[in-house]
Amino acid sequence: MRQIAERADVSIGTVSHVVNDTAKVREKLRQRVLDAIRSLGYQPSQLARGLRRNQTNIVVMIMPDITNPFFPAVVRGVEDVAYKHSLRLVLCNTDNDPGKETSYLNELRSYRPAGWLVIPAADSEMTAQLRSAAASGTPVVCIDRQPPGWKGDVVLVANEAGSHSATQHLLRMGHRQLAVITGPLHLTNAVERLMGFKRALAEAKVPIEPEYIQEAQFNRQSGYQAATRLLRMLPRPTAIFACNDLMAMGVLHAARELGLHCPEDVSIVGFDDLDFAEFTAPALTSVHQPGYQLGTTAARLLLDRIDGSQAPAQKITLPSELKIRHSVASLSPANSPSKPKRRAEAVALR
Amino acid sequence: MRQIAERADVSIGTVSHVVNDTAKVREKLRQRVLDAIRSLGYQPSQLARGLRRNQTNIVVMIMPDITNPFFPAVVRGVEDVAYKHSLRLVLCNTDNDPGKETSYLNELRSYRPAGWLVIPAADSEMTAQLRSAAASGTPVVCIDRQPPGWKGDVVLVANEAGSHSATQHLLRMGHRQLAVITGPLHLTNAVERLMGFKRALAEAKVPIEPEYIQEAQFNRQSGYQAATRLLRMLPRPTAIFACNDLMAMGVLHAARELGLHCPEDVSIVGFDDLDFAEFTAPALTSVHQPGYQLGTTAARLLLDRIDGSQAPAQKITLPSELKIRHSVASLSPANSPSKPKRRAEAVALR
DNA sequence: TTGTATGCGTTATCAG
DNA sequence: CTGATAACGCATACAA
Repeated sequence: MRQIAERADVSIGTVSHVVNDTAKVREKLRQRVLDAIRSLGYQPSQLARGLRRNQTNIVVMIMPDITNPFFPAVVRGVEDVAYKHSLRLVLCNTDNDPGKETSYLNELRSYRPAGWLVIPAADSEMTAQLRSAAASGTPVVCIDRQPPGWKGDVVLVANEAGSHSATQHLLRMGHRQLAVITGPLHLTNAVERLMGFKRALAEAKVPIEPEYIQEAQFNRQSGYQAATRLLRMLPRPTAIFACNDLMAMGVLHAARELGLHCPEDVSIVGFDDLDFAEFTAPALTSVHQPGYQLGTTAARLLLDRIDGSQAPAQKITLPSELKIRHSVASLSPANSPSKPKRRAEAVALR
Repeated sequence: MRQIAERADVSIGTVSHVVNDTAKVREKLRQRVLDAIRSLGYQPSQLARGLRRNQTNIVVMIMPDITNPFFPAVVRGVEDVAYKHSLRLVLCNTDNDPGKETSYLNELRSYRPAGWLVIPAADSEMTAQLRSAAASGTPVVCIDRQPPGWKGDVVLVANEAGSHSATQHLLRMGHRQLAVITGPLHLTNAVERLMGFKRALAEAKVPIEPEYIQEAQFNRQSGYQAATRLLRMLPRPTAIFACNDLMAMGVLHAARELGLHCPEDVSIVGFDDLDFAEFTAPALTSVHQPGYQLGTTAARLLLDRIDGSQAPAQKITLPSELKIRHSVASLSPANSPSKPKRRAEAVALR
């Protein structure tokens, strides 16, 4: 900076003024400074700037696991709007481990990020942490899950509604022995999806078999295990609602291993509608979640806060939508006309 | 820091010494300082520290697109070893756009990152940028692709060999009309995969039909388009080698749309072996790439450099491996016994 | 409109 | 071993 000041024959303060447009500078000087900046390839030190301003252009995103195929789209959405507003993204994987979450939160505070975006591991202690982060002046918006007691901004997906319509679909197709594989029930989205399931059953006056409710971890492995338990029960459920697609993969796997065919022997519905859902065998009926949009929405909300918005805390819920494909069979005679069609498509799939 | 110095009744310099273990401090004082730190919940300012040391604990990872399902595992690998060594990861998506790449590179330099990890968009101009970054003292390791003229550290996957074995497999199964859908040929990994394909054909003295070589963009959409072109040609290729799984999905899609069955009408081999490859219809034969390991290896290499290793530039190539599943049919009578088996499994898949 | 000077929170040098 | 103190590169209040 001193160099460019010398070169443009102005003071160092003036340089700062033209860089930040923080005071009117005579056009002539301005040009000299700009030229010097270009010719020296000057880049302001974000470190010094951040230290002085007590705020950087970093946005920290804390999430469970980028390896879960639902999250990359969310991240991408965030990154795209962040980039446009010249914010930079630092990424943290917590594995739903509150310890790692806290550790990231504490350590990265000292980078004075412009804001936090978090898909919480949903520890209640966490809420306090987040609150204190928010209290310290740095905005926080939660994504996908609402931590217990969190009163700040949050953008969610219509979990309950999506789950409800998935279950309704199963009921409409004549299923009565419905099982569900939930996510970890300390996560709000897992609870909501279970509630949608229960509500649909209650409305249809179909009893719920407690054993048919299995809790798993939103990953394929645990979905596989839960499905194996479920598929060995007597009577065997005719349909399984897996609360995310990864677990639905596990169900598919388990069914195959037990020599059961989907959808003839067991129907499956997933949640997420990951990219590959239409390419599984059979193509998976699933509740679509707008991942990318989740990211952009959250990022925009955060941007508003960074820009000083004092609006009351927002709670935005994005719609979900059931995508009907071929993993659900019709059991009721009334619907049987649809069966040949499904068959034909299943063949085409191969 | 001043607060904790006062509280522990030592100088501010001493505090720094105990925090960084940069000088012997009398145990008694040390404890007083540590206590004060704990009770005040002190976190050193990474900004000030970075400014002073001219180096932060940030590692910047620049990559094409986190949304491409091959990359999350790589990122995760990186993040895991980075986290263990208390380095933090900032993530950049370039969409293979050299402009965005350059922009990230320039802007983030001023954060004085400890190192760079880049999956290059493979612009040659980029190489210069990277070299200059490296020259400025910050280590750089390239991942997955070797930019033209890059002489620094790089960790790759055995693309040529993987591709070669995939093609050999096709040949062994009796295919002679082989088509290939390559990635963008300005990327070294795309070129290498094509070379493995060509070498296998040459070795088997099978002629290469120029039209059967289609260049696409490593995404589903372009794979779909290329496959559509391919499958309309006469004679129609009996097998298509898609140079990544995303494009293989596109091929599957195109085939289905044209009323062709895989593998009866057209065999398909992919590359990457993404998680869902075994759940597609039919399960996709694909060349496995160790994504997570790619990340950890690169990160460890970078760590060594950060720790001052002056070893000559490394070029590490991780092995790939063909995973045979059900998307390739046997055309040669000699192999026909395998056919019923495949059929049976295909049925089980549904 | 422009220049000067202070301090942001650390580390590191150098006396003591 | 410990304490002053000078940078690090910048933004900003204030003076000119």
